Amino acid sequence: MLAAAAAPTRTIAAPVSCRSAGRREDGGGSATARMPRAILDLFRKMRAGEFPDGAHVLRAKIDMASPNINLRDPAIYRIKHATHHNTGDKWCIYPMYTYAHPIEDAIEHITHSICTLEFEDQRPFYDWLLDKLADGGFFTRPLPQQIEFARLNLTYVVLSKRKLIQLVDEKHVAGWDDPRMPTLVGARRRGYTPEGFRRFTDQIGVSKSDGWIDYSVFEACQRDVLNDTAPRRIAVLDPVKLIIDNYPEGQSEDCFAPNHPQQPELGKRVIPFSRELWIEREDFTETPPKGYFRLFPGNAVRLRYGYVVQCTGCDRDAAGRITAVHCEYLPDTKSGTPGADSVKVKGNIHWVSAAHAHEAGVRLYDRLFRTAQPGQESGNFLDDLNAESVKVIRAQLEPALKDAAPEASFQFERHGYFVADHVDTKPGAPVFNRTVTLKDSWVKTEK
RNA sequence: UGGGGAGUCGCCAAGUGGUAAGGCAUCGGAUUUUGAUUCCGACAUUCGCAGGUUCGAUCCCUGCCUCCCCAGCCA
Repeated sequence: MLAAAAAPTRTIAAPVSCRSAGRREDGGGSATARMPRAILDLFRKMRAGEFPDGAHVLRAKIDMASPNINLRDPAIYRIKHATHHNTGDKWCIYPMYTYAHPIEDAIEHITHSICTLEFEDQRPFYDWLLDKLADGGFFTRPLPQQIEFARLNLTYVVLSKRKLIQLVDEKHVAGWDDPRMPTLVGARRRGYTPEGFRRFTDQIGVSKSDGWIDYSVFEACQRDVLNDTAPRRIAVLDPVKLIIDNYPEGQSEDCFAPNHPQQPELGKRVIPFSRELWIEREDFTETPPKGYFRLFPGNAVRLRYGYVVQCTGCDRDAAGRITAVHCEYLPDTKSGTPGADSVKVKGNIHWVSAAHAHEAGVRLYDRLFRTAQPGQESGNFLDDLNAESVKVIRAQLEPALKDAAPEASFQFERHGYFVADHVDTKPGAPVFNRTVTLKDSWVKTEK
């Protein structure tokens, strides 16, 4: 790139160099008096490393009276005694990005060079440079065109490289592939799908007004895709025992659950049922709030894909914590049998047979930041880190989940979408990452 | 201050002279063995503000207001 860029400088109307002390406002005048040959000679000495950093700079002569400062004889090469990965220490000048960029675009036959809004007032220089180089025969028209659009700002997310590096370096996250990171490797471990990203980009559009896309738009896109593609499975994330007192000890039977309620062609899987099950702690309460239709003493619910049970009470330990919930099942109500609908219930909770469950690690991820625009208030985005952006738990899974393949996504019914982590999952010992929760209108009515 | 941009529903975003698409969110209601999904319905007499042109303006003109970016030998 350096070599390619060096040649064209000779064609610029009158490239000039000036003393390091001179800024744009006062540096142009003396240089116009210099002869091109003298300037070329000086430039070669700059390149050869005969001057210290900052001693000279090569500037393009354009228009010192321009209201656009980028046209006031901008610097295009400066001296830097840096070791280059290709040229080593032989070449001591480096082009400015604003100078190199249009040339690179032209060399690569770029037609539309898309960039962000902050480069808008750089465009006149971009056009000026390529126009000069085309006049000099280095490039043919039509020339590349720089077109600016707003960058993507996503609420609750930081995307700047500087900030991402800081998150990793200062170990606020586990690494570049931490599932909370908005990186390709992070998104992949999180279980976000490529199709979900495509849907997202289709929906947010492209414009020149800089705004903030709400993270819920992104989540909705991921849910859309996962809802169609992810097989359903049962996982109890916060287990408490449910004991069916009138079900024989030691007995078990098979229940059948569809892999996808909207796609029966995907078949069913077997889920073992027995006397002692794991259910979610939050699916039972002794003091039900208004509208609560899960387990509470006297109430009946369906054990999804199994029987209807009636709650009889619970056990507590010395500290008052519930250790087990008790119920009795209605033998004729098994899902899939003629009597299944003989008893109507509103509630429907999931469960896993304690004797058949597979315990596994699950990471519940949430937004990395707790404010929509991290750092907006305090000026330091780290102040807005969400302390609860990850919760590592042990969950009780249905047997079919034991052999989940790395990167396989599932919907854990009533919870959300989860993916088998491709780094930590071992054969027969999956570890799951929560991609995104299901929508939950109950948490809203609760408040 | 000078220069460069942007202002259409809570958040994005079409429309650019003929009387305001769509998505997310929200709120109703139906279906549902996921308080999910799906489905139906509601959701800007109004397009930053004020004038003007026009039969008619979000769109054209004038003025104003607000917000963002630049003023590195950074990218």
